[in-house]
Amino acid sequence: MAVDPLGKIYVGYLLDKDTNMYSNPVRHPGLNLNHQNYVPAPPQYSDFASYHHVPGINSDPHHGQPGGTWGSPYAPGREDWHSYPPGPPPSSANPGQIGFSPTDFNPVQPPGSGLMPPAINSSVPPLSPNTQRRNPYDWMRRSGVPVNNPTNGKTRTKDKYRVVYTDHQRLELEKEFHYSRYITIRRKAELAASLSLTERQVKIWFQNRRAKERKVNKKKMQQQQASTTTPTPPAVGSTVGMGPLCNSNNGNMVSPSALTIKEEYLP
DNA sequence: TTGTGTTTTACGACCTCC
DNA sequence: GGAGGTCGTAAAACACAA
Repeated sequence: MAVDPLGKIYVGYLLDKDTNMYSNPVRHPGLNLNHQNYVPAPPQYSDFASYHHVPGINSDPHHGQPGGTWGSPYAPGREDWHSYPPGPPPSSANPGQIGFSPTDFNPVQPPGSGLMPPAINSSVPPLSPNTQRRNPYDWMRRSGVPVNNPTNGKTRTKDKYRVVYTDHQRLELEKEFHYSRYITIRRKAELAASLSLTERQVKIWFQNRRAKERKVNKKKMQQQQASTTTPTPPAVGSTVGMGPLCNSNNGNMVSPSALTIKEEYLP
Protein backbone atom coordinates (compact mmCIF):
# COMPACT_ATOMS: atom_id res chain seq x y z
CA MET A 1 0.00 0.00 0.00
CA ALA A 2 1.54 3.21 -1.06
CA VAL A 3 1.08 6.44 -2.80
CA ASP A 4 2.87 6.47 -6.05
CA PRO A 5 4.68 9.52 -7.36
CA LEU A 6 1.60 10.56 -9.20
CA GLY A 7 -0.41 10.60 -6.07
CA LYS A 8 -2.48 7.60 -6.93
CA ILE A 9 -3.21 5.51 -3.98
CA TYR A 10 -2.85 1.81 -4.12
CA VAL A 11 -4.58 0.32 -1.19
CA GLY A 12 -4.83 -3.18 -0.03
CA TYR A 13 -7.99 -3.67 1.77
CA LEU A 14 -6.34 -5.04 4.81
CA LEU A 15 -8.89 -3.99 7.25
CA ASP A 16 -12.58 -3.96 7.56
CA LYS A 17 -14.23 -0.63 7.17
CA ASP A 18 -15.67 0.97 10.24
CA THR A 19 -19.11 -0.21 9.46
CA ASN A 20 -20.94 0.56 12.62
CA MET A 21 -19.97 4.12 12.96
CA TYR A 22 -23.17 5.19 14.52
CA SER A 23 -23.98 2.10 16.38
CA ASN A 24 -20.52 1.72 17.77
CA PRO A 25 -20.35 2.94 21.32
CA VAL A 26 -17.28 4.87 20.39
CA ARG A 27 -19.44 7.23 18.44
CA HIS A 28 -21.94 7.75 21.13
CA PRO A 29 -21.62 10.89 23.20
CA GLY A 30 -19.38 9.15 25.60
CA LEU A 31 -16.69 9.57 23.05
CA ASN A 32 -16.02 12.99 24.37
CA LEU A 33 -15.60 11.80 27.85
CA ASN A 34 -13.02 9.42 26.72
CA HIS A 35 -10.82 12.21 25.57
CA GLN A 36 -9.78 12.99 29.05
CA ASN A 37 -8.09 9.72 29.26
CA TYR A 38 -5.46 10.57 26.78
CA VAL A 39 -1.95 11.06 27.81
CA PRO A 40 -0.49 14.18 26.34
CA ALA A 41 2.83 12.56 26.84
CA PRO A 42 4.91 15.71 26.94
CA PRO A 43 8.16 13.78 26.67
CA GLN A 44 6.96 12.47 23.37
CA TYR A 45 6.66 15.98 22.03
CA SER A 46 9.85 17.19 23.51
CA ASP A 47 11.49 14.42 21.61
CA PHE A 48 9.67 15.35 18.49
CA ALA A 49 12.77 15.85 16.49
CA SER A 50 13.23 12.16 16.48
CA TYR A 51 9.59 11.47 16.12
CA HIS A 52 8.70 7.90 15.61
CA HIS A 53 5.50 6.08 15.88
CA VAL A 54 4.77 4.30 19.00
CA PRO A 55 5.90 0.72 19.15
CA GLY A 56 3.44 -1.73 17.91
CA ILE A 57 1.95 0.52 15.29
CA ASN A 58 5.01 0.88 13.25
CA SER A 59 4.46 -2.07 11.08
CA ASP A 60 3.71 -0.05 8.03
CA PRO A 61 6.73 -0.30 5.79
CA HIS A 62 6.93 3.35 5.02
CA HIS A 63 6.57 4.14 8.65
CA GLY A 64 9.29 1.88 9.68
CA GLN A 65 11.95 4.25 8.55
CA PRO A 66 13.43 5.76 11.65
CA GLY A 67 13.59 9.48 11.59
CA GLY A 68 14.54 9.64 8.00
CA THR A 69 10.96 9.51 7.00
CA TRP A 70 10.83 13.18 7.71
CA GLY A 71 12.88 13.65 4.66
CA SER A 72 9.81 13.07 2.61
CA PRO A 73 8.84 15.61 -0.02
CA TYR A 74 6.74 17.20 2.63
CA ALA A 75 9.52 17.42 5.08
CA PRO A 76 9.31 20.69 6.91
CA GLY A 77 12.35 20.21 9.01
CA ARG A 78 11.87 18.26 12.11
CA GLU A 79 13.02 21.10 14.28
CA ASP A 80 9.69 22.65 13.60
CA TRP A 81 8.19 20.40 16.17
CA HIS A 82 10.43 21.81 18.81
CA SER A 83 8.33 24.90 18.73
CA TYR A 84 5.56 22.91 20.25
CA PRO A 85 5.73 23.34 23.96
CA PRO A 86 5.22 20.44 26.29
CA GLY A 87 2.20 22.17 27.67
CA PRO A 88 1.03 22.50 31.21
CA PRO A 89 1.65 19.64 33.54
CA PRO A 90 -1.23 17.33 34.08
CA SER A 91 -3.42 18.48 36.82
CA SER A 92 -6.01 16.47 38.57
CA ALA A 93 -7.79 19.70 39.33
CA ASN A 94 -8.48 20.33 35.71
CA PRO A 95 -11.97 21.77 35.63
CA GLY A 96 -12.58 20.04 32.40
CA GLN A 97 -12.23 16.70 33.97
CA ILE A 98 -15.32 14.69 34.26
CA GLY A 99 -15.65 11.63 36.33
CA PHE A 100 -15.29 8.82 33.92
CA SER A 101 -14.92 5.17 34.30
CA PRO A 102 -13.07 3.21 31.68
CA THR A 103 -15.91 0.80 31.71
CA ASP A 104 -18.08 3.49 30.24
CA PHE A 105 -16.15 3.46 27.08
CA ASN A 106 -15.60 0.79 24.53
CA PRO A 107 -12.62 1.66 22.45
CA VAL A 108 -12.56 0.82 18.83
CA GLN A 109 -9.73 -1.48 19.49
CA PRO A 110 -10.12 -3.61 22.53
CA PRO A 111 -7.56 -2.99 25.19
CA GLY A 112 -4.71 -5.34 24.92
CA SER A 113 -4.98 -5.53 21.20
CA GLY A 114 -1.46 -4.28 20.96
CA LEU A 115 -2.43 -1.26 18.98
CA MET A 116 -3.13 1.00 21.85
CA PRO A 117 0.03 2.56 23.11
CA PRO A 118 0.02 2.58 26.86
CA ALA A 119 1.18 6.14 26.96
CA ILE A 120 -1.87 7.25 25.09
CA ASN A 121 -4.28 5.18 26.99
CA SER A 122 -3.76 6.39 30.46
CA SER A 123 -5.62 9.09 32.26
CA VAL A 124 -4.08 12.48 31.88
CA PRO A 125 -5.89 15.56 30.72
CA PRO A 126 -5.43 16.61 27.15
CA LEU A 127 -2.50 18.70 26.30
CA SER A 128 -3.24 22.24 25.35
CA PRO A 129 -0.57 24.35 23.73
CA ASN A 130 -2.77 27.33 24.14
CA THR A 131 -3.53 28.17 27.68
CA GLN A 132 -6.27 30.49 26.60
CA ARG A 133 -8.01 27.77 24.80
CA ARG A 134 -11.15 26.80 26.50
CA ASN A 135 -11.52 23.32 27.70
CA PRO A 136 -13.02 21.35 24.87
CA TYR A 137 -15.41 19.65 27.23
CA ASP A 138 -16.94 22.72 28.69
CA TRP A 139 -19.73 22.65 26.20
CA MET A 140 -20.44 19.09 27.15
CA ARG A 141 -20.62 20.00 30.76
CA ARG A 142 -22.81 22.95 30.04
CA SER A 143 -25.29 20.93 28.15
CA GLY A 144 -25.39 18.23 30.74
CA VAL A 145 -27.09 16.02 28.23
CA PRO A 146 -25.36 13.67 25.88
CA VAL A 147 -25.44 15.24 22.50
CA ASN A 148 -26.21 12.09 20.72
CA ASN A 149 -28.27 10.38 23.28
CA PRO A 150 -30.76 8.19 21.48
CA THR A 151 -33.12 8.66 24.34
CA ASN A 152 -33.52 12.34 23.66
CA GLY A 153 -34.21 11.72 20.02
CA LYS A 154 -30.99 13.08 18.73
CA THR A 155 -29.12 11.08 16.22
CA ARG A 156 -25.90 11.91 14.61
CA THR A 157 -27.46 12.44 11.22
CA LYS A 158 -30.55 14.27 12.34
CA ASP A 159 -29.07 16.67 14.79
CA LYS A 160 -25.68 17.50 13.53
CA TYR A 161 -23.07 17.93 16.12
CA ARG A 162 -19.36 17.69 16.22
CA VAL A 163 -16.91 16.80 18.84
CA VAL A 164 -13.79 18.76 19.51
CA TYR A 165 -10.72 16.67 19.23
CA THR A 166 -8.23 16.96 22.01
CA ASP A 167 -4.94 18.64 21.41
CA HIS A 168 -3.30 15.29 21.69
CA GLN A 169 -5.52 13.81 19.05
CA ARG A 170 -4.89 16.76 16.81
CA LEU A 171 -1.22 16.61 17.36
CA GLU A 172 -1.03 12.95 16.54
CA LEU A 173 -3.11 13.51 13.44
CA GLU A 174 -0.96 16.43 12.45
CA LYS A 175 2.11 14.35 12.93
CA GLU A 176 0.73 11.72 10.66
CA PHE A 177 -0.34 14.32 8.16
CA HIS A 178 3.06 15.87 8.44
CA TYR A 179 4.49 12.56 7.49
CA SER A 180 2.13 11.91 4.66
CA ARG A 181 -0.83 13.74 3.26
CA TYR A 182 -2.53 10.49 2.52
CA ILE A 183 -2.90 7.96 5.23
CA THR A 184 -2.78 4.31 4.48
CA ILE A 185 -5.47 1.89 5.45
CA ARG A 186 -3.24 0.32 8.00
CA ARG A 187 -2.09 3.54 9.54
CA LYS A 188 -5.62 4.80 9.61
CA ALA A 189 -6.69 1.81 11.61
CA GLU A 190 -3.74 2.12 13.92
CA LEU A 191 -4.23 5.79 14.45
CA ALA A 192 -7.93 5.39 15.00
CA ALA A 193 -7.29 2.78 17.61
CA SER A 194 -4.56 4.68 19.36
CA LEU A 195 -6.57 7.88 19.44
CA SER A 196 -9.90 6.25 20.14
CA LEU A 197 -11.36 7.66 16.99
CA THR A 198 -13.13 5.81 14.28
CA GLU A 199 -11.38 5.16 11.03
CA ARG A 200 -14.01 7.29 9.43
CA GLN A 201 -13.10 10.17 11.67
CA VAL A 202 -9.45 9.78 10.79
CA LYS A 203 -10.26 9.62 7.13
CA ILE A 204 -12.43 12.71 7.27
CA TRP A 205 -9.86 14.52 9.33
CA PHE A 206 -7.31 13.90 6.63
CA GLN A 207 -9.73 15.03 3.99
CA ASN A 208 -10.45 18.19 5.86
CA ARG A 209 -6.80 18.72 6.56
CA ARG A 210 -5.94 18.46 2.90
CA ALA A 211 -8.73 20.86 2.10
CA LYS A 212 -7.36 23.25 4.63
CA GLU A 213 -3.94 22.99 3.13
CA ARG A 214 -5.27 23.65 -0.33
CA LYS A 215 -7.12 26.62 0.98
CA VAL A 216 -4.01 28.00 2.64
CA ASN A 217 -1.97 27.41 -0.47
CA LYS A 218 -4.52 29.10 -2.60
CA LYS A 219 -4.50 32.07 -0.29
CA LYS A 220 -0.75 32.23 -0.35
CA MET A 221 -0.64 32.05 -4.09
CA GLN A 222 -3.15 34.84 -4.36
CA GLN A 223 -1.17 36.95 -1.94
CA GLN A 224 1.99 36.31 -3.88
CA GLN A 225 0.36 37.29 -7.10
CA ALA A 226 -1.10 40.36 -5.54
CA SER A 227 2.20 41.44 -4.06
CA THR A 228 4.18 40.84 -7.20
CA THR A 229 4.95 44.15 -8.78
CA THR A 230 6.53 42.57 -11.83
CA PRO A 231 4.09 39.94 -12.89
CA THR A 232 6.48 37.87 -14.92
CA PRO A 233 4.81 34.54 -15.47
CA PRO A 234 6.78 31.53 -14.37
CA ALA A 235 8.30 29.26 -16.90
CA VAL A 236 6.22 26.39 -18.08
CA GLY A 237 6.33 23.63 -15.56
CA SER A 238 7.79 25.88 -12.98
CA THR A 239 6.78 25.31 -9.40
CA VAL A 240 7.49 28.79 -8.25
CA GLY A 241 6.06 29.47 -4.90
CA MET A 242 5.68 25.82 -4.17
CA GLY A 243 9.32 24.95 -3.84
CA PRO A 244 10.31 21.33 -3.85
CA LEU A 245 6.99 20.44 -2.42
CA CYS A 246 5.08 21.00 -5.57
CA ASN A 247 3.64 17.85 -6.96
CA SER A 248 3.54 17.74 -10.69
CA ASN A 249 0.41 15.71 -10.51
CA ASN A 250 -1.67 18.15 -8.62
CA GLY A 251 -0.45 21.37 -7.22
CA ASN A 252 -3.15 21.25 -4.63
CA MET A 253 -2.05 18.01 -3.23
CA VAL A 254 0.96 19.20 -1.37
CA SER A 255 2.27 22.30 0.18
CA PRO A 256 4.77 23.61 2.66
CA SER A 257 2.51 22.72 5.46
CA ALA A 258 5.28 22.99 7.97
CA LEU A 259 4.38 26.60 8.32
CA THR A 260 0.82 25.69 8.90
CA ILE A 261 1.64 23.29 11.64
CA LYS A 262 4.05 25.64 13.26
CA GLU A 263 1.46 28.33 13.27
CA GLU A 264 -1.11 26.09 14.78
CA TYR A 265 0.98 24.87 17.63
CA LEU A 266 2.98 27.89 18.45
CA PRO A 267 2.01 29.18 21.86
C1' DT B 1 -21.51 40.58 27.14
C1' DT B 2 -22.35 40.42 22.46
C1' DG B 3 -21.65 40.43 17.67
C1' DT B 4 -18.87 38.78 14.09
C1' DG B 5 -15.40 36.38 11.62
C1' DT B 6 -12.57 32.15 11.49
C1' DT B 7 -11.55 27.37 12.33
C1' DT B 8 -12.83 22.76 13.06
C1' DT B 9 -15.77 18.41 12.55
C1' DA B 10 -18.94 16.11 9.72
C1' DC B 11 -21.67 15.12 5.91
C1' DG B 12 -23.63 14.69 1.03
C1' DA B 13 -22.90 14.90 -3.86
C1' DC B 14 -20.19 13.52 -7.33
C1' DC B 15 -16.02 11.49 -9.40
C1' DT B 16 -12.40 7.98 -10.31
C1' DC B 17 -10.36 3.61 -9.64
C1' DC B 18 -10.14 -1.34 -8.96
C1' DG C 1 -20.40 -1.89 -6.12
C1' DG C 2 -17.50 -0.18 -2.71
C1' DA C 3 -13.53 2.36 -1.49
C1' DG C 4 -11.53 6.86 -1.05
C1' DG C 5 -10.78 11.26 -3.49
C1' DT C 6 -12.35 16.47 -3.95
C1' DC C 7 -15.66 20.09 -3.39
C1' DG C 8 -19.12 22.61 -1.09
C1' DT C 9 -21.48 23.40 2.93
C1' DA C 10 -23.65 23.20 7.79
C1' DA C 11 -22.96 24.00 12.31
C1' DA C 12 -20.37 23.90 16.64
C1' DA C 13 -16.36 25.73 18.74
C1' DC C 14 -13.38 29.34 19.10
C1' DA C 15 -11.07 34.11 18.96
C1' DC C 16 -11.46 38.75 19.36
C1' DA C 17 -12.90 43.48 18.82
C1' DA C 18 -16.39 46.75 20.28
